Amino acid sequence: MEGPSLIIIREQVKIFRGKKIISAHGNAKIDMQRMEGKSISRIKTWGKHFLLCFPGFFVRIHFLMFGSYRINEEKNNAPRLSLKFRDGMLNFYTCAITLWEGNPDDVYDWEVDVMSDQWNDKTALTHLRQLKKEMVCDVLLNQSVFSGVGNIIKNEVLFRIRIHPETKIQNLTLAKRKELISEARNYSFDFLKWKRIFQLKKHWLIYHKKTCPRCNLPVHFKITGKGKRASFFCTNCQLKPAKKVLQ
DNA sequence: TATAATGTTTGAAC
DNA sequence: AGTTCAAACATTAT
Repeated sequence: MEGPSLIIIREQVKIFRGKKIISAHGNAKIDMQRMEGKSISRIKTWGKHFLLCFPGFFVRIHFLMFGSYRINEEKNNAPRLSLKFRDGMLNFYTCAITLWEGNPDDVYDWEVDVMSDQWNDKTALTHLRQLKKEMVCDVLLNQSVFSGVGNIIKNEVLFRIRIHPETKIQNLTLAKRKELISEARNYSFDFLKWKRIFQLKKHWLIYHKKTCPRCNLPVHFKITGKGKRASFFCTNCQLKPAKKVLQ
C-alpha cells in the first residue's frame, strides 16, 4: 500500500472524525481500552502511515504488503483492530499497529511526505546530496526522503525520467535530481487520480510490462539495490550515467 | 499448489 | 559497539 492509497482511505474514514468509539478490540498488541469512550480528533497520514489521533496520543496503522480495511463490514479473518461506533464500524486487517504518546506533529516531518501540501523540494535536494553514494532505486524507497513512495511509484518515476534504477545519486546532474524530485511527487498524484477511478494498472508504463512502450524492446527485470526490490526498466531508454557530477 | 507481491522491523552475525 | 543483512511476518491472486 503506497502513499496515494492512504489519501483515499483517509477520505473514506473521515465520516468517523469526531465520533465516539463505543468499543475497541482486535489482536493488535496495543491497549485497546485506551480508545474506548474517546472520540477520534483527527485522521492524518504521513507517507504510508495512517494515523488515528486522540487527545494526547495516536494510533499508527501501517498496511505493509497485505494490509486491508473495511468500513461498516467485516472480513472472515480476525481483525487487528475493530472500532465500533454508535452507527458504524471500522476494521483493520493484517497491518502493523502501534500506539504513540503525544501528537503526530511532534514526531513527523511533513516536508518529506510526497502527498503533503507541506512537501519541500529543497529539503529533498539536501537529502539527495547527503545520500550521493546510494543508488536512486534505494533512495526513492527511503521513507525519510520520499515518504509514501513504494515500488510501483519507484519504477514508474524512473521510467518517466529515463534513469536506470542502479544509477548513483552522485552521477545525476542537478537538473536530473530536480526532475527526480518533481516526478516523485507528480507521479504520486497521477497514481492517486488513476487509483480513484480503478485505472491504476491500466496506466503502468514499465511496472510488470514485457516490452518498452517507447522503443518496443524487452523490459529488463532485476532485483536491485540494498533493499533488494524488483526493478523493471528499459536499458535502451533508461540511461545510467557513469560520470560523477556531485562531489 | 507453489509462487510472487503496492513493506518494514528485528535480532543474529560480523 | 556499531553496522549489516537475512529472516520473519502475513494474504491473496495467478
